[in-house]
Amino acid sequence: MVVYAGQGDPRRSIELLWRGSVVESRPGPKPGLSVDAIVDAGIAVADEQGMAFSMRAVGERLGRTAMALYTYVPGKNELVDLMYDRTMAELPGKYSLDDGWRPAVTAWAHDMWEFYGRHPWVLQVSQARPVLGPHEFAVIEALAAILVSTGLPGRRLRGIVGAINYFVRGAAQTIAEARAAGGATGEADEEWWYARSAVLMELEPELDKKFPMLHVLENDREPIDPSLPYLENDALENFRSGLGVLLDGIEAAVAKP
Amino acid sequence: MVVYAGQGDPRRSIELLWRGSVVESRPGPKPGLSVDAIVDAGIAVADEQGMAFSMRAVGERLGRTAMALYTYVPGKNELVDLMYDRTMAELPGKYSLDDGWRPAVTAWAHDMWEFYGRHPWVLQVSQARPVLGPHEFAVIEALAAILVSTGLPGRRLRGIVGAINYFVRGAAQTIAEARAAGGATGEADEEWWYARSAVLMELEPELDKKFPMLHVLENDREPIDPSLPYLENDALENFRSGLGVLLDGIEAAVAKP
DNA sequence: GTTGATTCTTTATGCCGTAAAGTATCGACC
DNA sequence: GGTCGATACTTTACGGCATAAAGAATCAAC
Repeated sequence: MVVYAGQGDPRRSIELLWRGSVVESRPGPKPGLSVDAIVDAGIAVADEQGMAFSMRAVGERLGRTAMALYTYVPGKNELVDLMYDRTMAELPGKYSLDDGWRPAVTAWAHDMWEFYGRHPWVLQVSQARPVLGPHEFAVIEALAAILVSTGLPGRRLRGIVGAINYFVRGAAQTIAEARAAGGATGEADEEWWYARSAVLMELEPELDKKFPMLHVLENDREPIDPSLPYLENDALENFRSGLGVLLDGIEAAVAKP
Repeated sequence: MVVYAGQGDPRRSIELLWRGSVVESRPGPKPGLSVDAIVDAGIAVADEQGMAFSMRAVGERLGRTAMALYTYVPGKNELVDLMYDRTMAELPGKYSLDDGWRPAVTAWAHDMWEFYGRHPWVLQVSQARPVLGPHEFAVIEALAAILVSTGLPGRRLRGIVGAINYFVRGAAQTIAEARAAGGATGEADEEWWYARSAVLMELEPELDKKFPMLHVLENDREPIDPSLPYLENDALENFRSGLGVLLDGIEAAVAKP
């Protein structure tokens, strides 16, 4: 069970995101915390517990109560907005175009893939109402810069940027959720699938006959890397191969006007 | 704020999903509810309130307390599993291949797009740990059946199925979340963007210069349909155009071995 | 008529985000 | 140097959530 945001008060979120922290001499006790420290703690907690982290947990990590955070941050939604943008700072702002756009887009996609693997909770933050923080801008700018080099018009590129983004997010989400579910129950992935399939086969032995085309898809497997869990093999294979198809589509768009 | 599931107890979810309801004569009061009625009520509530619906709300709609539901359903997670599979029954199980695979995939994608529009909470159910219900199987089977007709091997098709699925989900999610956020605050989309942009421009007037490639993407707009809100125009245009790119990629894969 | 299984309600527990009120600490001014 | 008021932080409290536990009402089978 997970919560998502991206819905903080626009003004306050954006001010916190873009305004440099102004330090003045003020009456009262010295601040023991800072927005930055809280955001860092929030990220650490969310990396461990997912988006269902609590304000109490973030406070505890800083040796404070949950309410202490409200001195610095208007609420949990705004904190998530800040955490979201902060993590994006990990990503490169620029990719080399020396070998053309295709390797650059591939690199961007793989960076995103690994990024979502490190911070799966980010996938729960709404895309529709973007936080509009500087680092999020930079990430999309990096992809846009690559794609503009294809010479395609902005009109075409918006759909392409969307498609790449959706694809990477979707692929990452699938594996992130699988990891989270496995981690939560302590079950390895194989066990989970095994338990599920066993019950299914017991209740519906004719499954392969009822869904023959799925059967076709599920066979024809390549030898898998035994050092990785079953699901990671599958996910990575599907990610690479799906991305290849998408890039072929872009190539076709570039080739014909 | 939204909750997602797909993590119910495997055995109990799958039994409920696949086992026909067995009716026996039993002591005790006659059941006033049924699993089916509860699932229907759950869907109705989730369609209105999103995944953050409460067991209380579902019970209330049936004239019962929240706890009454636990007689029929082990918990909220399992209920969501059932709701998820039930809604999928709305979708066609077969698409005509008379005009080839491309119009068929397009039809499948548009059906999914509209389906997610009707039931946006479905997008919050984990894909990684599929519920494995009969109707979910049927939906993927329908897509698989179309794609198998391309003659591509299962190995290639898995990535393609994933890519299409991720893309459609991602595109639908973006617009679903935007609608939800607008509905929650009562703000129309334009207002929301306006408020956000105004603050942003005030704090960072040089935005276009800092992110010039994004600026390129955002201009070059087609005339929009004034009967639709701004965001729906954009989302639908991006969906169609992104899907086209993806299908071009599949076409390329089909053309060369 | 009694027993025991079953449906449903009531009550209670322990989470959550956060509002409100209280306490301690300090800079600025008299 | 003493007071005032702003600030940092804690305590307490509220209404929400899923759901465990216990009790009340209902009915088939003996």
